[in-house]
Amino acid sequence: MLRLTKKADYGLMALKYLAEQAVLAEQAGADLNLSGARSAKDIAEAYHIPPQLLAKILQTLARANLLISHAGTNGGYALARPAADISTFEVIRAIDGPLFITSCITIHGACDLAGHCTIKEPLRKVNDSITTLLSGISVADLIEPADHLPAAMAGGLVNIER
Amino acid sequence: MLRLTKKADYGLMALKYLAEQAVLAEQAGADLNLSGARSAKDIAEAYHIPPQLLAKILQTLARANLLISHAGTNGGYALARPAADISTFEVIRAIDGPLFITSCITIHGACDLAGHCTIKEPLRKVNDSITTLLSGISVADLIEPADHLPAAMAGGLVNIER
DNA sequence: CAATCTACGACCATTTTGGTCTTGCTTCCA
DNA sequence: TGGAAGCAAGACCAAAATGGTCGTAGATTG
Ligand code: SF4
Ligand code: SF4
Repeated sequence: MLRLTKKADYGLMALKYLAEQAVLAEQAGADLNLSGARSAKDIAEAYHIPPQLLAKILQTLARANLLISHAGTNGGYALARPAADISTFEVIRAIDGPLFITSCITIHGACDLAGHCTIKEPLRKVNDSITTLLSGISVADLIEPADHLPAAMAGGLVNIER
Repeated sequence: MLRLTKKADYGLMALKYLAEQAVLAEQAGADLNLSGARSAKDIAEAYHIPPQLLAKILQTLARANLLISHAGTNGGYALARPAADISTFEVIRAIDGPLFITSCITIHGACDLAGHCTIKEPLRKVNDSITTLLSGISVADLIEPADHLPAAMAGGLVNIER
C-alpha cells in the first residue's frame, strides 16, 4: 500500500542531484542560463540506476515543465525553477500520473460501486491531506532537511470534516 | 502512486458497516456480546462486492485481531473493539501488509542503492507523517466525520527535520 | 560530418492485484 | 443427529501495473 513507485523514487533522486549541481554552479559563478546541466547518463551513473530508464523519467519530467532539456554535445537537463519552488507532489504526479488513493477520486466515476459507497468522501479528505503534505515539501527540502516548514498547513492536514 | 488497494478499500467499507451495525444493536439494547455480527455474505451483498473476496479480507482482518469471527448458523463477524479504537492505519496494514512508501523502509535494506541513496531519510519522514495521519483516523471517524481530530499531531506531521 | 545528447514509442519480463474454486471445519437448531 | 449456515485456508488464475530494454530519429556543438 501507499508505495511510491521506483520511477518516482528515481525522479526525486535526479531532481535532488540537479538541485545540488545548480547550487555548485552558482557558487562557482558559472553561467546562470544552463547552470548545473547534467546529462541523463551522468546522473544514472552517480546513483547506479538503469540509464535508459532514467532518461525516460527525465523526459517526462521535462514534458511536465519541471526540467529544461538541452540536446547536443554537453547538453543535458537542468531545473526549470529554483529547487525550493518544485514540490515533491508535482514530481510524483508528473511521473506516476494523477492517480490517487481510491479509484473513484481520479478516474472520476470509474468505481462501479460509487453509488452505494459510503466511504468515498472521508477517504477523499485523507487523500487531500496527503496531497497537502507532499505539496509542502520542496526538492530543496530534500537536500537539506528544513525545520521551517509551513506550520500553516497543519490545520488543513488533520481536518477531516467538511 | 499512493494507491490504496481495492482490498483495503473493501476492508474499510466492511469495517464501517460493522461499526454501524454495532451502534444499531446497542441502541436496540441487544446482547452486547455478539452485537452487530454480520455474515460476510450480507456485507458483500450490501455493497455489491465479490463475496468470496470479501470473505478472505474479513478473514485476514480477523487474524489481525481487528474482528471477531463466529462460525455456524447466524454467525459472522463483529468488531473486536469499539470503532473509535480501530485506526485506518491498522486496517490498511493488516490487509496490504506493512509495505510503505519506499522499498528501503520496510524491506529493510532491500534496495541495492541504499548505500548511495541520499533521499532515503527525508522520505522516511514523509512516510512517518502519513502513518501518523492515518493512525489518527479511526473507523468511527469514517462513519461520522469528526472535526475534533487531534490537533496535537499536526506538529509532527509537517516536521521533516530530524 | 561526427560525436554527443535528447525524444519517442514499441516491446517485453516480472510482480502485484483482484478474483475464483475447492475442500474442510465449526456451530447451531430442528 | 444431521443438515444448513457459516467461517478457514489454500491453490489457482487472469488482468493490470511496474520496471526495464531496444531501436530509431532529431537536435546541437565543435
Ligand atoms: S469503493 Fe468507494 S471509495 Fe473505493 S473506489 Fe469505489 S467509490 Fe471510491
Ligand atoms: S532509492 Fe533510496 S529511497 Fe528509494 S528505495 Fe532505494 S534507498 Fe530507499
